Amino acid sequence: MLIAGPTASGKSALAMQLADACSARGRPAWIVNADAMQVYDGLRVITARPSSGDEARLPHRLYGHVAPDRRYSVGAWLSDMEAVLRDAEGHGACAIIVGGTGLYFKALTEGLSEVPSVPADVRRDWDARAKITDPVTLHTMLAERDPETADTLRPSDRQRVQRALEVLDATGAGLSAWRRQGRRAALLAADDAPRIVLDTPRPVLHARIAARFDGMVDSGALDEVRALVARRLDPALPVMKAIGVREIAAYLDGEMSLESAIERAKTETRRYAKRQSTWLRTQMPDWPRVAGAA
RNA sequence: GCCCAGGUAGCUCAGUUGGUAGAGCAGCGGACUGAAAAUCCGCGUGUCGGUGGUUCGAUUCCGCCCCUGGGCA
Repeated sequence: MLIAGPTASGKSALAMQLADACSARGRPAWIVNADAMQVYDGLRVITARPSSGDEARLPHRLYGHVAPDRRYSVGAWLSDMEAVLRDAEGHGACAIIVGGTGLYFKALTEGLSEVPSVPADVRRDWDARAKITDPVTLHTMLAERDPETADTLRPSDRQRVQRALEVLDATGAGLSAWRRQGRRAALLAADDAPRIVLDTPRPVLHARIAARFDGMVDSGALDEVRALVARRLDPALPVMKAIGVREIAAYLDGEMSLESAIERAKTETRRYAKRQSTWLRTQMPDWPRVAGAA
């Protein structure tokens, strides 16, 4: 079973209900994470991960299994997912895959091109180069070697332009060539598992986001971020981009009042939920909608 | 009570020598193949506090009133 939906739409609660329904019919239920931030260890509160109580009650997979100083990715998640699905099958368990990362669901159900992974030093190299090179120059460099990919990207989309250059550099071939080669087959075919998108009215979502963030602050979000900041990780790492981390870190540094940090984080969460809704609406239009939290 | 400053978009504010107005943020729509809670693109949503006057025409000028902040009593 696949459950997608924007943040704070009530996915996890629904997943637990479905899990209970599954257990009631005598099959073990596993909750499997499809959220790009909840995979990281150490950010349970700020990423709204299921509580340790919930995680103890039922098997949860792919939650907090990645060290915060690592870079995770769709590809890594697909590989992990492949193992989890095999494992679940072996146990006769029903896997309830729940999360808000549309790209992960898309890769799971539609497959992903086989592109070799880019070595960390190549990435570091381009991080440094991108910092001192203007976007148009980077885009032109890409256009000279992989015009097809360059055509699909705006110079201002620095992250994707950089990624395309990294692949070129690491593999000698462009992203367009790799994508033409075909893709790894989808792990789940259309009729392998029911799939739903939780559809929660925007105003309800906004209210839930605000209440949830206040709850996070009450349940130790500040300490969590303090501990993360103390590790002095590379600010470019994905964990450092979790919503709430930058805002709370700014408060802890005395750059912002707690009140503004909280407001700022809520705003960022609303913007994120909007991007998720757009993805779910336009990229997964055939997934049935189910009314979410009221 | 008197004096001063202000009242323009959801918020903070700019502006119109009289021709019904525009920035940032918020918000809304969109793109999306290994960073996706990322990255990027587009869109102004308005009784210009109210009311009377001057004027072909008032958000703009004048009178009165209301509200907010500061000062003097």
